[in-house]
Amino acid sequence: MARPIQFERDDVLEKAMQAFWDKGYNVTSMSDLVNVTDLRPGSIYAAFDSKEGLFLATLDHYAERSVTKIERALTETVSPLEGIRNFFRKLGRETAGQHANRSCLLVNTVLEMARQNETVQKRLNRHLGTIEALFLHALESAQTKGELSPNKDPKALAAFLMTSIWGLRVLGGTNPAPARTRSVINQLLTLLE
Amino acid sequence: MARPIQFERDDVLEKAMQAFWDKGYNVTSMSDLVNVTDLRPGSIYAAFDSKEGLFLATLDHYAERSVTKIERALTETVSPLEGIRNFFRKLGRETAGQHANRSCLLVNTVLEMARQNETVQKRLNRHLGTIEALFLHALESAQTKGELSPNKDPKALAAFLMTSIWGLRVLGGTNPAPARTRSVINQLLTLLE
DNA sequence: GAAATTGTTGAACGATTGATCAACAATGGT
DNA sequence: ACCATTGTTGATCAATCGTTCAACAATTTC
Repeated sequence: MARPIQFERDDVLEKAMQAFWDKGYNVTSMSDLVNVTDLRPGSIYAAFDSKEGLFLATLDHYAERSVTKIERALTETVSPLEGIRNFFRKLGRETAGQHANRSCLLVNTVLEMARQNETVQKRLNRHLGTIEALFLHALESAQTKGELSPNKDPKALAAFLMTSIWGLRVLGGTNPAPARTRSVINQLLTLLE
Repeated sequence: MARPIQFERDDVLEKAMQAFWDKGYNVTSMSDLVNVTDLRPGSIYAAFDSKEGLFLATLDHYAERSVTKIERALTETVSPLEGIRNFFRKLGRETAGQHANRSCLLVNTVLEMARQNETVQKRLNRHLGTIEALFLHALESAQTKGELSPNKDPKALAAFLMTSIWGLRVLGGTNPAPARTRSVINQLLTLLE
């Protein structure tokens, strides 16, 4: 062995994530990252290879956090359908809250980088797929429990819900009135009935 | 009078638009813009003040194009509701086509810049509002003609459709299978029934 | 406690960024 | 024909970008 690493990896990832989330990949400079993480360039490069490497690690960190949050929202109630409604109501409140306007790091990245960076695109699709699977599972178990009509297609609905989340994230970027966000959510939730 | 301007403003805007659309605001450099427009920096700054000024002019140009396209799609048929379905089917085909993956300049910009640049945010909201008004008008006239149930709320539906467009644009960024896009569109269109 | 190994530091690298400007070109007015 | 005015050009600006690296620090092994 030799000199041990001095920083907490998760701590650094959390701080870098906030920076990327705030400003996007391109606008966040290494000097920004040095400031927020309190690491020197050399340490960052030793640990993450490059700015892109740090960003990919950050994406993973964000996805982990998100999956946990969504899983919790979906299983807070006994009813899977109510869980989904729960999730969207929370999302609506976030969109209107003080930290509004931040959209979602994954969605931001789809539009900012995915087209130009295959590595990022693949990583994103993996994470988004994981999240979609959570909704699919909830929809299927809703159907099993008889909450969701048997003639509905859970896969199609899961894809639709994902698209709706993305749309709501963009909506958040337009600084909408809370009532507007609620209205949109009410509309899309009627598809589950 | 003095020396006349040598370039076609619309031609320059179209070329700059393609550049910004391809790569986003931040990644598109002045040197990129000099290359695609075939103007020298001085001419660009004389005509548009700054990179941001050129971008704002580009947004206006894009919005103009979009409004025309959407207006045409919505009025291609006698039935306003069929016009809306028309629009979404076209959007679905674009998402899968060769120029797919480009999303929409306005949507890209919402997530890339709006939060950090109030001027851009306001301009965007104006353009998006114009587009939403087109859908609202189509929905209202559908209701007048009896195509849309009187107990539906055109304003709520218009907001929902806008959010759906945005979601579909993000979906496009994930390089989806055409069937997936079609499925999502079918789902969201059922809200008009 | 010396050697080997790995982490940390901060200055520095060349490249590129958005923007400026003096010199020059082209027009209309007189 | 000359002047006033405005457009164009291309070199150039300081600032910042992502990245590297030699010097130094901290740890384990023997």
